[in-house]
Amino acid sequence: MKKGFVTIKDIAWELKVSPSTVSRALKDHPDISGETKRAVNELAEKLNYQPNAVALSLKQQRSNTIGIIIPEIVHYFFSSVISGIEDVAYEAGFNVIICQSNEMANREKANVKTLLASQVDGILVSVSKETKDFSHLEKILKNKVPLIFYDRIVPGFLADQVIIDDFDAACRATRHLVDSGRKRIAHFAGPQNLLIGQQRKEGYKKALEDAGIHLGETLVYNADNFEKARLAVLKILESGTDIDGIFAVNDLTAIGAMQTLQKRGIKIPNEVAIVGFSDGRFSGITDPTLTSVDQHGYEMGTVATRMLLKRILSKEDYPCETKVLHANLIVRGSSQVS
Amino acid sequence: MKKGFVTIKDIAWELKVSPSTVSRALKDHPDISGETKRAVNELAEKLNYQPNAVALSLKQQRSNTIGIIIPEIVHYFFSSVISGIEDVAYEAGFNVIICQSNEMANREKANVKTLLASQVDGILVSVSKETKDFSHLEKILKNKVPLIFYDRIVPGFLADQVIIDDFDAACRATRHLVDSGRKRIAHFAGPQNLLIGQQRKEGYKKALEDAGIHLGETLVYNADNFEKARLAVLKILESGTDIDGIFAVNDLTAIGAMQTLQKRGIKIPNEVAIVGFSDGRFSGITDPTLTSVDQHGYEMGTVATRMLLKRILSKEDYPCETKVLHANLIVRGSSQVS
DNA sequence: ATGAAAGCGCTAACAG
DNA sequence: CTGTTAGCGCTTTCAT
Repeated sequence: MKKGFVTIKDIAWELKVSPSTVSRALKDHPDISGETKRAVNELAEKLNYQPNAVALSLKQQRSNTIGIIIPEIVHYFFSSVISGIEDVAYEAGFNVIICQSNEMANREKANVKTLLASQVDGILVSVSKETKDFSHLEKILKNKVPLIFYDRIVPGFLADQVIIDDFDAACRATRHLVDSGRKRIAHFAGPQNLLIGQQRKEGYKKALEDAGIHLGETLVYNADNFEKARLAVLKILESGTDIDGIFAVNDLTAIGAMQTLQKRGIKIPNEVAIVGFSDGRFSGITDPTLTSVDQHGYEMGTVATRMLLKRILSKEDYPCETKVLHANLIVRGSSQVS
Repeated sequence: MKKGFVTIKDIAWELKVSPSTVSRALKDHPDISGETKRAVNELAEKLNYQPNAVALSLKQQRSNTIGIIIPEIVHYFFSSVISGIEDVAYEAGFNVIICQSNEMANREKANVKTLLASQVDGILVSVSKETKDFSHLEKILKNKVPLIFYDRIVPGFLADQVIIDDFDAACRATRHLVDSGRKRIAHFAGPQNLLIGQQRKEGYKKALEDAGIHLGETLVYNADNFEKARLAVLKILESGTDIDGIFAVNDLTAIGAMQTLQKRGIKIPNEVAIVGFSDGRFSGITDPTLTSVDQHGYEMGTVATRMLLKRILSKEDYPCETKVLHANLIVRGSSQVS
């Protein structure tokens, strides 16, 4: 950006034509003679001309950039969502600016500000665990910038969204445990202010009810990470609570539970069967391997981005859409007595 | 970006002052009366004015954006590098554009083009496994855009770089195995066109030589992922090769080896001790837990970004710098007979 | 087939 | 203290 940069003017000067001609020649405009085109393109190549995307953005009122707000990039699920987003975006000639909220509401606010200032053409958001006030998100829409929620949506917020059917997936995961003969199935639940946390719990409860197992919330524990799972298991063991299955809100929680049980000599899956909810590459490398729900992060990224691009490129307004992605239960060793 | 956006002109118009006055008032310029300042800021607030970063970039010839080229975001190591980069960058008021090469050389080329077009003020690169031609990277420097290599550098390329001392870390990792009495230690090596692959192998050989164990490359296997590790172990077992330790180029390889050995009834660490090289959150969740080198991805990101910002903000040129980060060996269950 | 001019939003001399 | 002007790099009418 310093000075080394060759501009259209430089080329025009050197060729003794006008900047407009160069601009047109570069984009293969029909009005320009083949002669001129060749000369221009040749020189551009030789001078290593790089079009200035910033100038273009300013002119076109369109930055060809989309913004992503993501809770934490280090989670496998989220980074695979990003991969999906990037692939579709670059395919369509769009750049991507990624902002991490690090699960903090005010960081998320700052992210919105940054992205708006950068004049992004659209924003993909997965809200942080902490976010309770949504005025910054409304500001996005107020500025007529298309907004798509992925994975972590805000219920009742009028915007496109793509989610996975957490309720259904949780239901099937739990049913799988029921079907393998488990009766006292615990749920290690996530925060209930996140739809995801709610849905997975509700799916769990539904599956039990359907099976005629009436536990209510007696075996629901607040645990959504490795350490909390360890503590929850200890609590269960110390209180002498009888369980024969666990459905955990995510994989790390499932693994924490599994390890803690194993350390106490409890056999997995024979004594306690475990099902996680995929958020990592972990499922294949535990012993036993972990039964889990495949969240299809990459696919979610591609779907969300396509929805966003559609919004950006469409002239007229149309009603909000919600896409629900199906999540598969992948049965592995932790729930299957061989 | 569409139309809803309020500009400095709108404010000026409404207040019947000139755009320059508004611009100055907004940045608290001393020449402007407190009166005007208040009025401007008030209205700006009310109209929800967002400064247009694109226009600013064009004007200032400085985008306040840095570009990252990263092989694959889904690896824990790389995503933690990104976290480190983002934190430092945002702290300094810089945005971040992330591009994935997906380990493909031509994708990396395209990334460079994109970033240059976006007028980024500097670029952080970790080269793809496939990259053999470096002309696109030279183009960066030719355009006077500062370039910093992190982790995967190009030997002999004149640019700042931050790496970890792979040789030393590999050496210490291997020595750890030697110290615990292992004599026939295998190395599961990465691609030798990457410095990292070379260094880790050399470190391994050095440690063995130092200990008077002369194996040469007889126990070096080409294996740098889960599946290749499995195959390599099978080969070892079938050929009846005797080993009592493995130093693997990364964790997933180590885990692949560990599992395959375990499936054949071989006890870890008693019969074979294993050390990995950290690239994930995996080390804590295997059984036994995995001894590994901590790569400090986050720290690498912060250090690299600080080097870059220094380059960007400094007026004069100065010689290239190389920062070598120390990596700690974290001893866990896979190498320690309890 | 090509050029001249205006303008995207903002800032920074240079005037008053 | 405030306004005028010019210009960042590019595209795009409107002329010629």
